Amino acid sequence: MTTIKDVAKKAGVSVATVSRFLNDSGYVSADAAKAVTAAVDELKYELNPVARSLNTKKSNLIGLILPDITNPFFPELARAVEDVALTYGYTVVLCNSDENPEKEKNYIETLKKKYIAGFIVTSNQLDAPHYANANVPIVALDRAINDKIPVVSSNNKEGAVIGTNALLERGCRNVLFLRGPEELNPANDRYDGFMEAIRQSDADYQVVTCPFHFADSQKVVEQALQDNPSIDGIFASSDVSAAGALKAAGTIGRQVPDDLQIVGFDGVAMGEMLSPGLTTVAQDVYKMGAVATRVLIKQIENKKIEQSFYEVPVKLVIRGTTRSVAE
Amino acid sequence: MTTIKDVAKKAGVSVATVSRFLNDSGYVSADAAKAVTAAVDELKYELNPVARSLNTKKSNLIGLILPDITNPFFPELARAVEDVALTYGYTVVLCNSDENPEKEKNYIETLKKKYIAGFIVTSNQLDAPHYANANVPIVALDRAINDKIPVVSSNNKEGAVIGTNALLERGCRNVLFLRGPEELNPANDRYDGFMEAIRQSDADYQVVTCPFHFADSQKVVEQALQDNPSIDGIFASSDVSAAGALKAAGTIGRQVPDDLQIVGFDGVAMGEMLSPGLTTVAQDVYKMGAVATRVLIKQIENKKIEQSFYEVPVKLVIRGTTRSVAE
DNA sequence: ATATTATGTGTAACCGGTTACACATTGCAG
DNA sequence: CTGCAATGTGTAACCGGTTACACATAATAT
Repeated sequence: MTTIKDVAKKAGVSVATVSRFLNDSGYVSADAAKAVTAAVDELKYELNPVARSLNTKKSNLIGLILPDITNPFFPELARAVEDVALTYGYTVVLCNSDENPEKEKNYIETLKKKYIAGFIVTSNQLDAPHYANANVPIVALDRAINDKIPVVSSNNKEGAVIGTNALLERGCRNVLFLRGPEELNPANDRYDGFMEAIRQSDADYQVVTCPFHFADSQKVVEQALQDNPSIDGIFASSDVSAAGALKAAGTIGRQVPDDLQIVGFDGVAMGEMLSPGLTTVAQDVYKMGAVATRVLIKQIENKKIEQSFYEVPVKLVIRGTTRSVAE
Repeated sequence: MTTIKDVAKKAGVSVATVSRFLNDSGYVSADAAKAVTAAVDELKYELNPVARSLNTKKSNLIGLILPDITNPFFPELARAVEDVALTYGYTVVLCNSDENPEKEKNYIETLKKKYIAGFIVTSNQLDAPHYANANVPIVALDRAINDKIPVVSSNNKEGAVIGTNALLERGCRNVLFLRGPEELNPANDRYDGFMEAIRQSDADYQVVTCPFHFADSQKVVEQALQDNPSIDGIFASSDVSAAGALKAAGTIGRQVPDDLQIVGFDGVAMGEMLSPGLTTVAQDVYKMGAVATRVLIKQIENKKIEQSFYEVPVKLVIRGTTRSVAE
């Protein structure tokens, strides 16, 4: 392995000069620069990042902390993070937290010892003070930790308004809202959006809380549909719940979309594969990940961050679980 | 930050003794051991992994190279890898290769500079010689690189036999096999399994090659079904393709499972959410990941590896796209 | 002409560990 | 009693970089 000393010798300068040249720090004459470039080329020198880290107490590792990569929301996020990290020369460490604050803390401590450059955090159980005191750049997704930590989030409330109106415009008079867990910020924003939209109409509605789980949602919806046959629209605050609702509708013998319309929230790939295809309020998850990563890298590189709150727009994707709009 | 020197001073011994104690290398007297333990405790000393890496040229990073975490097969794999890595004190670096050999090479080079401990590789385009010469522990998934590199794989051929027989036993007389890309090893094994099973029956069959993509599969199946209405069973070599087939069946007006039965391969979560639920040959993806990681860590820690080929069993999951077996 | 300042470079300390080697001791065999 | 192996410990070199500081020279200001 060729080291900076080899390069220095070959170029006929000191290691300090080589280092200064490579890091573009301090003065280096044109002659020296040329000699070093040549030596680097010839020896195919590549800097050892570990040795550098030991000195600078920095690395180009980014930690991505998320509850569970298995949850269909996260792979795309991870993909986005990895893509932009790669362009900027960073490497992504995957951390599944299971929403467990102990695990999160543990990752933070472990990775800080490796001089991790920063974290992107998606979590709802997160131990806010711990993050606040982590003393390392952080960007949060969907959840404010404190006002120093930038947040990127979908426009959940507006998305819920759009989703609700989609049902209303298509003639729904009694809509069931599948509310997500109350600990989840985004779920609450969606609830607010739903309430705002539904109150501006004269439609009936009811709200049921259920976790973002397929089987649970299916059960809950079956029950609700049996108890109240006049429900003619369901707005689920996640696609997985919507899938559960769709299945429940099938089981009970309700025709979607003729007899019952369904709108989901998230825009995961699965929505397309259902029959009928799921109409949904799609988040631009990739964009969220990309924005979060860029903001994080800006922070890492001490560039100014213009805002501390980034909202990514949301889009209604119409598929088969809703009818066409009555004019 | 407390260093090994602080500990040495506090314990009244030299850094060498501390290091020997911490690494359980060389001789350390009981007295010294006690003093060091106490000092470590008191100072809350934690070893700096970067400094250690610089010396030992080893780290506890594991690289997970896969085509695209967004592909529903991989999150669960990643999860398994991360879980077992964590128990053994390793950290996982996520690498999306897009099946691009250049990207793969690049990751390998970049991470080797960080003294990565080893790689788990899932790829079909992989540059075999490059891996073979990487000079770092590797475990491959689903694809043999050379006989020195252990492989873990599902029992694809047997799975295909089971899946095919599931259709045959349920009365299918004309089955369409959706063959995956020919570059993919597992896809070919599945093809072999299908052929073996179908030839032992007197059923008609046809084979169509199509990528593991929803929309493509849907299109291909629509066409096939229109061209040949006597098809009464479809065996798709991936669940995503099966989902496409199911959708196509719906579009064309075929009743599943009464009129047409479908079996997929993979066992991704989505299968359950479809209506009817997808009968499929489920791989134990989590187990594959876990096995691969354990084998890798054994390699890393220079323990003997018993075998170089690990086959994870596969299981038929019966849901709604197949009928009950006629007695 | 002299004082500053900007430019350019090398030496050596340092980051926080590991480990080769030298130097004790102690125990036991011959 | 001597010799050699086993046990125990410290000093200092080393891993491969970065950077403070000292020093030298050229350019500019006064």
